[in-house]
This record gives sequence, C-alpha cells and structure tokens, in this order.
Amino acid sequence: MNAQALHGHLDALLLAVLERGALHGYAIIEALRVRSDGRLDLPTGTVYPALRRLERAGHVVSAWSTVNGRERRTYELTDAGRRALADQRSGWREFRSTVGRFLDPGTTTVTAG
Amino acid sequence: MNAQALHGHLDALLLAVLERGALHGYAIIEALRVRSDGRLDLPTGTVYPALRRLERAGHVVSAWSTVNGRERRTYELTDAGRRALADQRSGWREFRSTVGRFLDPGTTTVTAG
DNA sequence: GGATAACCAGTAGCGTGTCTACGCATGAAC
DNA sequence: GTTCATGCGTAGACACGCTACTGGTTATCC
Repeated sequence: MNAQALHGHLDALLLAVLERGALHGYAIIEALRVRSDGRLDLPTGTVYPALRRLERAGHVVSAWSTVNGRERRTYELTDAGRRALADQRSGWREFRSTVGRFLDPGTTTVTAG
Repeated sequence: MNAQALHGHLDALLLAVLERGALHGYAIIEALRVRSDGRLDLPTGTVYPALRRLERAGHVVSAWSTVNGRERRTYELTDAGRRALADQRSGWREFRSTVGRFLDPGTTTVTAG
C-alpha cells in the first residue's frame, strides 16, 4: 500500500506516531514501516514535506540535534497538534464508518433486499 | 465530509452503489447521500468524470435512455467491474486495518509502553 | 584506498483526483 | 416568465503524494 491511498490521512498518521514521543524524520518513516508490518513504506519525498506542512500549521515543532556529527531534525507534537490528532481521530472514525457502509458487507444494511 | 477525504476510494463507492443495480449519474449521487445519511453529498463535477473513468477502465458500461423527453445515461457494472469491486473491498479492509493501527485506540498495541 | 550500504535531510517537477464554477436542457409550480 | 428540481457535462484550479534527484556522514567489505 502506498501513501496515495492515504491521501488526507497522512497527517493524522504522522501525528499519531509522534504521540508516543518525539522522533526525527527518518525514524518516523521507520516507525510507520515497523508498526504497519511493512505495509507503509513511505518515501522521504512524501514525509519531509508533510512534516514541514505540519510545522507550518503549528501541529509540531522541530529542533536540530547533532548525533555523531550527524544533523537530525527532531519533531515533537504541540498542544494544538494533540487537539488536531483528536479531531483527525474522530474524522477517521466517521470516514471509516461512512465508507464502511458501502464497502464492509453485513455491517448495517446489505442483505440483498 | 467531502470526497476530498475519499480520494482513491470514490471508485469503490461508485462500484458498490451500482452493485445493487443499474443507475444513472444523478441517482448515484442520491443513493450515496441517502445511504450515508447525508454525509456524502458529492458534486456532479466529481461523480461524472469518475464514471467516465470507470467506463474507460471497463468497470461499467453506460446506455442512454429517454424518460419524459429527458436523456439519462444509465450505468451498469460489468463482470470486470464486479471483480474490481471485490479487489477494492479487500484493499479497503487492508487500508482500514493499517490506518486503524495508528488511529483506532486499543486495537493492537498501545497501552502506553 | 575505493565501493557500497545504511543513515539523515531536503527540493523540483509531475501526475492524479477532487473541487469550484460554469453551460445547457426539460418539466412542474407559482 | 421565473424559479426549482432533475439531469448531463466540461474547463481550470488546487492539493497532495510520488519519482527522481542532490548532498553529506559513518560503517563495512574487498
């Protein structure tokens, strides 16, 4: 599965990963891959711009740190980011149930009337 | 909720609506609105091009019919469309469970390690 | 020493898909 | 004759993720 399908849910995923603690971009990509059992393997060209977007929106803040002479930009959730994540979660639930009505069989109606 | 969030799932929704029987474009929009309790109210500029796409892909076929001097283009699922819908359904399930790992609380891990 | 891989950040340009905003037509209601 | 619901359709804008690239450090293998 690629992030194309995610479209509009990527930000929520990023926020959710950062909910457990601050991470740098590369580690975020790793976390998404590991926690999804390899299903989400997002290219840097997808994640880095998305993180910049989130920072512009005030949902995360970033700070540079140098580890073994390597520059790493670590991202952390803001309070606004936490609120945004909560919103995204309820949005996701609504989305999931709405689409599910049509794509998940035997949930509400169906039964071939 | 708008179709922006659907991005990539709209085709599946259209196919799912047509699964119950042939409909014309306007009626498809209605069906989506009714069956989603008003949550999906898609503009014609979204649906008509999507139907054309589906027809180009061979997932639906269309036929003109005249009702009360009004031209209506009725869409119907093809066999390939049914197979595509089945694929979309399993894709949706995978998508749903993958994203759910991050956005649905208490599903797999969590428990604040 | 040189090649290759894993680590780490970032941008430019493209493609896809949905949205906004139109145009055009019929029939019914007022 | 104006307005509304029905019905089809397109053009252009826009957002977002993808591909492909640049650039740098540390470690490993030959």
